[in-house]
Amino acid sequence: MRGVSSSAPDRSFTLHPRSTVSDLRVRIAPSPTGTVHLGLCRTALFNWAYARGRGGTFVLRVEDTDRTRSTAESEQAIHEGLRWLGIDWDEGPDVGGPHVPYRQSERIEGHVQRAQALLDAGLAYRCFCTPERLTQVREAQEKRKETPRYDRHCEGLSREESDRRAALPVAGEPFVLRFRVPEGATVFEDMVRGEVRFDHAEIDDWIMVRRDGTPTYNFVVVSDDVDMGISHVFRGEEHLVNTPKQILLYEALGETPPRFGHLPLMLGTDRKKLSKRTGDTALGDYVAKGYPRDAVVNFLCLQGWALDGETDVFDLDTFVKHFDIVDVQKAGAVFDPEKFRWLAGDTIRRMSVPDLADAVAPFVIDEGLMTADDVAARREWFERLVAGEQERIELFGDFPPRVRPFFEADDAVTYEEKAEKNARKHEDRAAILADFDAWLQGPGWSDDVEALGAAMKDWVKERGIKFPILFQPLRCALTGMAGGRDLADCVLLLGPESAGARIRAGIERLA
RNA sequence: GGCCCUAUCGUCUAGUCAGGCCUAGGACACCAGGUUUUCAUCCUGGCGACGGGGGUUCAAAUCCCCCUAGGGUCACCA
Repeated sequence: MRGVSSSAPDRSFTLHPRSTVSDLRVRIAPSPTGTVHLGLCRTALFNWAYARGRGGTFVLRVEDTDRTRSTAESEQAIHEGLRWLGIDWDEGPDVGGPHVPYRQSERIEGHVQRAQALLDAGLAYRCFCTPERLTQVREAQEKRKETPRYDRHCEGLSREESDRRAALPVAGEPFVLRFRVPEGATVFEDMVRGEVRFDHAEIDDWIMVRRDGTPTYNFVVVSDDVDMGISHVFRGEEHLVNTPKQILLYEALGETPPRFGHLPLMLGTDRKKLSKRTGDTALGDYVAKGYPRDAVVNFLCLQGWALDGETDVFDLDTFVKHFDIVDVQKAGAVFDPEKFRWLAGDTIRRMSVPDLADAVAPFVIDEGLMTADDVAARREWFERLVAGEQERIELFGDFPPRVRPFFEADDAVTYEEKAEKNARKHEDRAAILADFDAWLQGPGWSDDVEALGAAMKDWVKERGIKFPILFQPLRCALTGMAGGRDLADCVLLLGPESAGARIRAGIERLA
């Protein structure tokens, strides 16, 4: 039993033939206002995976009824964001489908008709109360420490009286349409929370259609979900309290409510609903910083769900294969940026070098280090540059600043303080560097990293000195950085001329 | 404040439905070692939790009740 409500006097009429759609249909219904929130991404992922994992249909419907806040750009961003995550939809504003249109603003007529039918059936009523009166009532209730609630002033109006006032004079008295909430209670089985119960006494006779004739959210969602044959509704916990209103509406419409599942909220470090207050909430922010897609998906999946409790790293296919709504956590999940970053780094470490090179190239180009043509022309060199950084970066965006030394002019290298400090630890560094340079420019040179690296070590050993005595000043001269990739690799990346020039500059600098 | 939801390491979580296999497992972070030319990676080890109180039971992280704490929601927004 999904939705039960006791004492339903007259609920037998049907506006539309009872839906016979028994197949699995889930949807995501975002409002195109602003950026693509991570919470939306996770909800989309869970809905999508649920459908994909059991041969259901996944629908994208755009809830753009708030015309003043909705924008086409935002809708576009949602499409792009979801696709970026690897989510596709079988029906939607851009791909069409049997229940077209998929943009809520284009469906208003149907909703209004449905509302009218409810009015005719006596399951809704006109309310002529002015906003001023409503405010007064609410203030009085608050003064008496009562829960603010509509006092049902217009609930008892006869149909004749209601019709008369609506029709006359001239344009008629303005009104809203309210849903008549029956006595009793609504109990339903939430797929993640179990049995949830709401007493109808707690529910207002809520507004279905505004003064201006436009239907409100709770009415529109249900109306659309009915039209589209949605069988399962998985959404954020903030919607839990809307559920009884919606179930009552399904019943008034003579429809079977879908099954509901309310996902735990994603929380910020302040333990409140994730908001810009405590960090980035927009998918775009993470994309821009270079979080790999797989890491974003993986991390989002981990917010409220676990594969087996042991495995943290898995891909989308695995998620789809194993995801079930009943396994999701009930408690809110605090967003942990550290783990997110780690996951991103781990994902990068598992990429192939060519793939990583492709992923990182736009960031390099963006920073003006190379042009797209450069990257193509020097592909082999670029991949070597990338390979050396693979285990040192966590985000694609970390790459450009780390390889900057390889793009600077030889006399314009930026020296880190710590690098210089390391370089100055040894008295005879200048002489050693000079010797090394001479050797490198002559017999020591090799185009093979392994060979060159081995030869460099041998060179040090032959002199009976410790590795750092050569390598620290050398690293400082070559890159100006205290840490970093293999030095033979650095030498090869720079080439003999540049490496030599930097070593000589380093000798002078350190003198 | 009313209503609703929730409660395992600092964080994400496994275990809870079908009580014993849990002296509670994994991951991030942190700390200590090891590998390494540096940094990073990697490896090893450590730290670290069943919110509190009552029950039920031979036995409770697991079932029940109360308390406490946190969150959500109370729009002619969605």
